[in-house]
Amino acid sequence: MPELPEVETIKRDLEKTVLGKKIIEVCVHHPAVVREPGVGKFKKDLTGVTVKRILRRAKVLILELSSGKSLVIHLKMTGQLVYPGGGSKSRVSFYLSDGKILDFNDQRLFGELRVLGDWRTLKFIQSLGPEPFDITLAQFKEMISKKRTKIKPLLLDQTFVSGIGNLYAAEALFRAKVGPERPSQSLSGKEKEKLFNAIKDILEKAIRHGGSSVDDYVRVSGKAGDYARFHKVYGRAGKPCFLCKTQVKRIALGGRGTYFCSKCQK
DNA sequence: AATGGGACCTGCGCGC
DNA sequence: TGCGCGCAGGTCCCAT
Repeated sequence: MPELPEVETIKRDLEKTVLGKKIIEVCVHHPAVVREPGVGKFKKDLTGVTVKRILRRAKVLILELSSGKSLVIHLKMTGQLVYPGGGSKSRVSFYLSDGKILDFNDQRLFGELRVLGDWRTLKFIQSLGPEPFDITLAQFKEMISKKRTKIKPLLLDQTFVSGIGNLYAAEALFRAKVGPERPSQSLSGKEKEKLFNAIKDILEKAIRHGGSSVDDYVRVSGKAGDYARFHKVYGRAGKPCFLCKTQVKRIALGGRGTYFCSKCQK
């Protein structure tokens, strides 16, 4: 589900709602989402601890706890954190010291909850490439030049650059007017620059608007994010391009739906 | 090294 | 109304 802007939005929402609160009790309604340690230890590790700090790495949320351990959450496709919760869709419920509940919902059960002594040791986190905000244009250009893969799947490769998902990859390529199947190293200097700026602008603006609510994503309050109204190509197959009126295309690339305008994006 | 396919799951919307 | 199919924002694993 959520990409960098959505996870950042949830992080900020959590800072306003659950930061500093104590977890009184944890109820695991569906054990599949608890990946580490076992359910029993997971509940024990979380009971009676306070949420001290909330971090985000790419699409991963990290709640640092007073015990020194961390609750690491990957929402994957359909994960949600909702407060105040208590809903019937909850997979895991966190009962907090304010008498309210933080729900972890996840229709498809791809989500992953872990309690770790040190979140930095998680293999997935160690494998992450830099976030777009953490590199310079010169670095981005150099990174891209070394790759021969199609540019769109490359943007989705979290070990290359982290935080971008299917939706924002499509939007950034449209803004940069670059076709999704272009070999990465074929991009001109100007195109790399436009793409880099497009990625950062779009991610920033999406954060300002609380993310894109398509399908399942909601903010911690349960309300929708507001960025979907700015989408130019994502989910618009068959509809006219806002720039040239050509029908937006959808192709499959690396198994993912890929939306683009074949006239505007070369 | 890179790419493609399938897997993990559930539920929605569509066409027939 | 009901059924089957394709689709879904993420990531991993295997085969080629």
